[in-house]
Amino acid sequence: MENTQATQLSRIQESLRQLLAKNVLHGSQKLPSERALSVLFSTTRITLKEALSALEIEGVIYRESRRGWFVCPARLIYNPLSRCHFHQLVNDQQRNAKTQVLAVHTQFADAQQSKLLGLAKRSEIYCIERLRYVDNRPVLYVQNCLISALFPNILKQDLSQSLTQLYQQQYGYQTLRSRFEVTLCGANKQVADALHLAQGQQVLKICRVNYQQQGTIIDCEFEYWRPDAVIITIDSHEG
Amino acid sequence: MENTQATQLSRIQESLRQLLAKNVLHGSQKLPSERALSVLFSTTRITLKEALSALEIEGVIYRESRRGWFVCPARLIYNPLSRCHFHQLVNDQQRNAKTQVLAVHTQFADAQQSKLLGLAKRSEIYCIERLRYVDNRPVLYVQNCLISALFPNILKQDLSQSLTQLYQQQYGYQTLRSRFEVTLCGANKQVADALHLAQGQQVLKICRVNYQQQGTIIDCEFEYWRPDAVIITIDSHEG
DNA sequence: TTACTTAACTGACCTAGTCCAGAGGAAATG
DNA sequence: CATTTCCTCTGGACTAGGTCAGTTAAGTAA
Repeated sequence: MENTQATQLSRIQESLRQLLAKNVLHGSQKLPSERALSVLFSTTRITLKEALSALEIEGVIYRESRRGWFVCPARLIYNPLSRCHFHQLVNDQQRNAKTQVLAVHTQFADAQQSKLLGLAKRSEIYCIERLRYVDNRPVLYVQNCLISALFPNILKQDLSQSLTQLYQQQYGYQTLRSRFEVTLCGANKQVADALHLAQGQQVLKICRVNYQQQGTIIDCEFEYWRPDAVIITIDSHEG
Repeated sequence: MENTQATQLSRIQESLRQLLAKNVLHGSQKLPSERALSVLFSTTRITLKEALSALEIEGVIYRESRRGWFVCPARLIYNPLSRCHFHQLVNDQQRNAKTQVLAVHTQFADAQQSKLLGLAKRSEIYCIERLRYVDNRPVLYVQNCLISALFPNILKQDLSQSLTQLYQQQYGYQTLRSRFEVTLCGANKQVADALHLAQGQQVLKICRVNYQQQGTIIDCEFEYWRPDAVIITIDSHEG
């Protein structure tokens, strides 16, 4: 704001911001290529890339690996404490939701999983990996880990719907309490590919453990969000 | 993990990781300079910088603007729902806390502030800007905004202590409910300087509104955390 | 002792390119 | 009509430097 001496970088950023202000047409609009922009601003691709990265940090634009740069649509307001499931949450914000089941498998719990689930190492669990879209843009990669003994035949159900709902309707488990951690980390190949990121790009990770009526654990969940796609809100009343 | 073909970047990262593994001496240890490292790995400064940035995203190292790169100490586990104040929180995790009052002033609420506080625009508020340290490292820039009418003479108190405690002991206001938002954004000059970041580097922003017994607003708070310094945890039980 | 100056060192910022691999559409092929 | 092949466009990864502006510590003068 004050004393912003017109460095090349900030000049490019300002120009891009103005360029974006005009193109308010639709979110997810594609920007010109890095090469084209570097010519337009008569600078190097490296410098231009830095300007784009800065705007990415601000949450104004986002990138898709080898696909280009796009204008950020409005963020999803996400309250991890609310019992509201994904599709309802998205619809309530006048957006379009889609869930794709990527993989489903039975495996032995690794260190992190068995710790969160309070299991002995090498206990058998079900893993459900799903990709969630908002307005056709992949924004969330989720892995649900459930203790297989508690959920007979669940892998035969339709897993593209809300799992919370499935737990309650088919098995009578209700989530009454949840604990979670929010961190930033780099995306591994699996997550990066699904979210159209480059490997190592930043994602918002939420590790969550859900407890049922009796205080016993239902499942744990690893959510990997595109950091530009979401705002997390918490209200202590809704806890 | 799988099929990570040895690209230059990943080779540097791996070497640095091993280098870090040896230097477990003390957190906050300084790395050699970018120039020295680029010679050591026989690569360019740009490439090396990218490797460092990737490790920064992973939360392994952090940078201080024009001061160098350092090994990340253990993160602070922070539960924004708990009533626990900063110094206690930090001490409970066997760390050393310090609070520095940067500025205190009376002003008219801007758009964001008056919206959060539920005030008419241009109402008078007090703003308290403070910098919090963990083990002598600045990790949190906080701005508290209070409705001046509710807090007569508060600016004359010792503001380096817990404000929550001050509210309760001097004014009888108790925080019974709080709402907050977690986002990522770029640091402005003020925040960047205080946290030893470069302007535009990423910070974790938490906007919080505190309510007292009767459900009326006590204050709102803007927290800017070094993203590498903290893990946010929430337990719905403690809400 | 205290204040000021200086000089070395640091990351931040910048130029000017090359080569590579994935994405995606168009054309050729079965 | 469906599949595959190919070619173009994209960002990702890399080289090889230079300049600029804060940080810091050592040295110097009051």
